[in-house]
Amino acid sequence: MITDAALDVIEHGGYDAFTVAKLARALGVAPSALYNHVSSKQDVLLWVQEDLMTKVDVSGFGVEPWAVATRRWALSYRDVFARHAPLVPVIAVMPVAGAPRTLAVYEAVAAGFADAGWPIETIVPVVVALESFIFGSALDANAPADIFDTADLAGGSPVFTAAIDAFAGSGGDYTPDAGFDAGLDAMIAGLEARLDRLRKG
Amino acid sequence: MITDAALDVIEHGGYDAFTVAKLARALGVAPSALYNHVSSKQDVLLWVQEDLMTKVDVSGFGVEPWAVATRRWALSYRDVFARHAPLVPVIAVMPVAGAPRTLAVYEAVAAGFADAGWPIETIVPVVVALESFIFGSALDANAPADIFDTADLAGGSPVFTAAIDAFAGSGGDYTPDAGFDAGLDAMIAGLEARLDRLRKG
DNA sequence: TCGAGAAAATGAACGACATTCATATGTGTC
DNA sequence: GACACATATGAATGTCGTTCATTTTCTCGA
Repeated sequence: MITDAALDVIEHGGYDAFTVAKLARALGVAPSALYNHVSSKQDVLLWVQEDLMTKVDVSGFGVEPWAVATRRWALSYRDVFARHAPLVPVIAVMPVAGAPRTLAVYEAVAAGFADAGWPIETIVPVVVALESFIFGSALDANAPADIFDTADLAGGSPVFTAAIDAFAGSGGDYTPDAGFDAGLDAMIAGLEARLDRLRKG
Repeated sequence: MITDAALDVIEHGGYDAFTVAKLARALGVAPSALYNHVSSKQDVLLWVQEDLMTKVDVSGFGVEPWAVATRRWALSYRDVFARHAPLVPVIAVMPVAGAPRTLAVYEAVAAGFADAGWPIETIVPVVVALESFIFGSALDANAPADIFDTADLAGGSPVFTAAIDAFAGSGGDYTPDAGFDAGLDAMIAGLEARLDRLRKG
């Protein structure tokens, strides 16, 4: 209920608009009344984050090959939090205790990894690595299209400027998706090579 | 000058303590006087970010093999911003125009990549991919040691809980470094495989 | 049906914060 | 000596999250 109203406010005006006063108004209530149900604004943000976790797609694990399931998970994970970038720094350091839906996602992922042959003690660091990449990419997805305009400093950075031009020329404007795709391909390829070695060793 | 004072305040009390009033006091000046030199607090944060960029190690590019130089760059990049996590969401979307030191880092990196044989149009997405991973890892580095305590929900997540235990058992407490190392190894391995293919094709 | 007690709502107030503004003070130049 | 300019200042503003004493509403057992 409160979580739904919070999501409404956020979707309507972004995180800048997500203020206690606005949330209260969306609920038809005075701001102070909120504190009978919530101990802080931060609390509400955690509820929102938990809610978003249900939109992360773990359906591939256990049914598709590891690389396919992992790619699907990573794509949906990034898409969800690219639209909620201000939550990323919160999630990245949030304990899973008291976050059952987040934990459920981790369980599905861990089970999928174990099924695929990852030794149990390797799962946590590998998942953390993928998550770090996903979080960083979710932030990057909000970069403006002109983030790499070198402008008047172009003369001092010939190679980089050429790289920007070549990239833009080959595919139009800058879109962060190219970076995400390149990174996801590389990381999954690197991890799969390691998994192959582990299976044989 | 202002930048130095800002870094002092931040290093002393963290980003919560970095307030206009504190910054002014550190400079021996009234808060309002600051606005004769600065157009907003955000401005100062950008200066700080620029300053931090000089601590990123690009010395390997052009002299060491690509993988070695890239690893050194990534390690120092993450270390710098792990201690300045609140800046990460700012950097991730900050245009390089007007940030000469940031641009200088990009130039060194791009030149190193080009030297190593990366086709010019592939450089931007690959650098973005690595950066995304680095930013995410910098955030993750600030996670509390008990972030993966499943606590009373352990029964519902047997595989993940086992993975946590196995990981903790094999190396003591949770440290984000394991995730960073795993991801960096995988990504560099994946990228190097692609580079080999590009060189031959 | 009544009344006690819990739960929920309210407006006023607080303290922290970034920022603005009218005003003052100093500094160097013609 | 006067003028322009940069810089400093305290008071004031508006926004925000949060607290609190008080009142209203709801629930439920006698």
